[in-house]
Amino acid sequence: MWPHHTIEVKSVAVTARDVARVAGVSVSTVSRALAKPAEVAPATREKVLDTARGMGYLPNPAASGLITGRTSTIGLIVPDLENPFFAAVTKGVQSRARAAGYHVVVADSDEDPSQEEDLARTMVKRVDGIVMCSPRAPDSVIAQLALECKLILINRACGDIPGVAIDNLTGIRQAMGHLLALGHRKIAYVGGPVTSWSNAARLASLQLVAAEHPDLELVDLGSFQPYVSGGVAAADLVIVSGATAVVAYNDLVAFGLLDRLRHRGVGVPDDISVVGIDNIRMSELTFPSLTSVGIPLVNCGRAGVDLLLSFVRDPSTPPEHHHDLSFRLVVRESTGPVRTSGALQATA
Amino acid sequence: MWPHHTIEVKSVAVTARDVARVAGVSVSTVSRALAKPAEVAPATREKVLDTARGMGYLPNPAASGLITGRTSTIGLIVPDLENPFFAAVTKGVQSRARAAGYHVVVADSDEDPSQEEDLARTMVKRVDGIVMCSPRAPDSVIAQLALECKLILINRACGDIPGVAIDNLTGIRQAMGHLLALGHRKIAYVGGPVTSWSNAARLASLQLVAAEHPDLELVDLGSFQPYVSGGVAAADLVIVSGATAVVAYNDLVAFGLLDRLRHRGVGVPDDISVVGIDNIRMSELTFPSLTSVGIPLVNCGRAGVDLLLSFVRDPSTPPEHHHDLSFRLVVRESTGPVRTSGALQATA
DNA sequence: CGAACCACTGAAAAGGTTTGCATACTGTCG
DNA sequence: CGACAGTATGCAAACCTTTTCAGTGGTTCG
Repeated sequence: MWPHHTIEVKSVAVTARDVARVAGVSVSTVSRALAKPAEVAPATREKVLDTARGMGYLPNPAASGLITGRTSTIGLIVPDLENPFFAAVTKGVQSRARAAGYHVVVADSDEDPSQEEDLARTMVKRVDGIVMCSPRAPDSVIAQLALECKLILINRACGDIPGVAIDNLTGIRQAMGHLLALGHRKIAYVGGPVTSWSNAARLASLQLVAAEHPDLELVDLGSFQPYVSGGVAAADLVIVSGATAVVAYNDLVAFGLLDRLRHRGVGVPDDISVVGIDNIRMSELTFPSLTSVGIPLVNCGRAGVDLLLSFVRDPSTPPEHHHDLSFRLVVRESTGPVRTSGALQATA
Repeated sequence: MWPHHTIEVKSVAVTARDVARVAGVSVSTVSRALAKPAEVAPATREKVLDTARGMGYLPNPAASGLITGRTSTIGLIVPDLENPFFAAVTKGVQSRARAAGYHVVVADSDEDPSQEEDLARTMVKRVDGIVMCSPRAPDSVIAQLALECKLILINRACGDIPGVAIDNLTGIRQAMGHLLALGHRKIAYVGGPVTSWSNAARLASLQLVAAEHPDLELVDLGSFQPYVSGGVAAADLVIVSGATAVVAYNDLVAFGLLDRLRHRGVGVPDDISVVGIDNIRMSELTFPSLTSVGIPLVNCGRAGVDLLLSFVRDPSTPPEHHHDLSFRLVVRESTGPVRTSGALQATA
C-alpha cells in the first residue's frame, strides 16, 4: 500500500494503536488483552496477543506509568557497590524484584551519607518505593525521607520505619560463646564508624554479653574505617592490648587484622584469635580462613523487597515493622584455643 | 480557604499546574523556567523557581518521558553483581551515569546468557540505552539486541557494535614477560568458560606470546568455572602438569588455586608461581598475595557510559567503536623465581 | 510617527496508555 | 415473545509535561 513507508515502520515504535488497527479492534481491547486477559473474549484475546507478538509490540512504560502512577521500579541506595556486603544485598534485591516483575534502579552514595538524601530525592518520582541500606545517615534524614516516599531500611532501625533488622545480639553471643569455650577471657573489639548503626548495635551486644560473664574482659579499641585499611590500622593496638582474641566490625577489617598480624609475626590463631562479621564469600579464602558471623545478606535484600512490595500494593497498612534475620557463626581457622603459656610476646 | 483540604494536599503530588497557579504564570512558563532557564525573563524565572522549590515540585518523569521519548536512564546488564569484577564495572557505570544526570537500572542475569536477552528486552523501553557486560551470550543474540536498542558492550567484541574493549594481549604479554624473566619455561593456563569471549581472547594471546618464545611451553589445562571452585578443581591438574607457573582465567580462579595448592602442601611461589587476571581488591589480601594483571574496571564502566551517552545524544553517528583500556601487571608475592632443583614433587 | 522586530508568555496539541461509562449484542427466563 | 441480565467491546477523558505557534507589548530604527 505505502511501500516507501515500510522502511520507516521498523525504526518507529509500534504502539497499541497500530496493534489495534491490524487486529481490527480498539486500543482499549488491546490494552485489556495484555493487562487483564480475563476481561476479553478468548477469541479476541488470542488474536490481539498474536498480533502484538507478531508486531513486536511492547507497552510504553512512560505512558502507562503516567496514568497508573506506578513505575514497576524500585530504588536501591547503598553506600558502596564494590563492598561485598552491599553487593550481596544488591544481588538479593535485584533477584527478588525481578521475580516480582519490578526493575531496580541502583544508586551508590560513595559512602557519603549526605549524598544519600539527594539520591533518594532524585529517584523518588521514578520508583514505587526505595530500599535503603544506609548505615550512616542520621535518623532525621531517614525520617524525613520516609515521609516523602515508601521506604524500607535494611540493617538499620529508625523509629517506626519498616525494615529488615539483623539480630546482632544472637550472633555476637554465638561468637563470644565460641571464644569463651576456647578459653579466651580478654577480648578486644575493633569498631567501625561511630556513626554506624551496626557498630553501635554490635558494641552494645558485646557489652551485654560481657556483663553476663564477670570473668570476661572486653576491650573497646575504638573506631576504625570499615575497610581493610581499618584493620591494618588497628592490628598493633590489638597486640598491645594483651587480648587473646579480637572481634572485628566486619570481615574486611578482619582481613586487615590478619594481614598486619602476619607481618608483625603474630600467629593466628596461635597467638590471637580473630573473628569477623558478615561472612562474605572471601572469608574462606584468606590464610588462615576467617571465623565469621554470617548474615544471609542476599536474603536480607529479598526480604527488603518483599516488605516494600507489600507496602506498595497495600499502602493503607504499613508492613509489620521488622523481619529478623539472624546470624550464624561459621567457624574456620582463625580462631583457636587460648595459649596456655600466658601473655603474648610480639616477635617483631 | 479550603481548610479541610490541606491534609490531602500533602499526600497528592504537586504538578506544574499547581506551581503555575501559585506563581501566577502558565504551565508553559513553569516548564521552561526549569528546563530552559534562558528562555524566560529573569524576574519570572526567579519567581517560578522559588515557588517550585517552596512547593516541593518535581517534574513527573513519566510525563516528560512520554513526550520527549527520553528516560534519563540507562540499563546495565551483568552476569553476577556479587562477582567483584562486575561489581567494579557496576560502580563505574553508576558513578558516571549519575554525574551525567542519568539513572541506572541494573539487571543480574545470574550467569545465564539466555536470561540476558530477556532482561534486555524487558528494559529496552524504559532506558535510553544499555551497557552490557555479557561475556557468554552468543554473538547472534548480541547482534539482534543491538538492532532493537542502543547497545554498548564492555569487555567483549562483537561485529560493529561499539564497546569498551580490553587489550588482552598487552596484559598477557606483560605477565608472560614477568614469568619468563623469573626463569619459567613451562606455564599452564587454567581457562574460564569455553563460551567466554575473554577466555578465548586470553588463550589466543597466550598462544601468540608462546609462539614468540620457542623455548616456552604452554599447557592448556582446559575450561573451568570462573569462580574459586574452578581453581580448586584445576589445582591438581596444575601439579601433575609439571608446570612451574600457572596463569588463571581470573583472580577468583587463582584464589582457588592458592587454596588448594596450600592444602596439597605445594609452596607458592616456591614450587609454583600463580598469576591472576583482573586484580580485584581482594588480591592483595590472600596469602600469599596474588600477582595479577589488572584492568581499571571502574574506568571501564565509566567509558561504557561515555560511549553510550554520546550515542544517545547523537544517534546519527554511532560512536567510535572501541576505547582500549590496557592491563597493568601488579606483582605481588605469588610469583617468584623458578626453583633450580628441577621438577616439582608434590609432598601430599 | 509608523513599521518592523524582539523578547517574553500563553494557549493548545501531542505523546500512548488506562479506565469509567455507554453501547451493542447474546442468551435466558418469565 | 419481550424484557432483562450479563458479557464484550468501543469511545473518550484523563494523566502531566514539552513544544510549536501565535499573540502581546515594548523598543528601535527609518
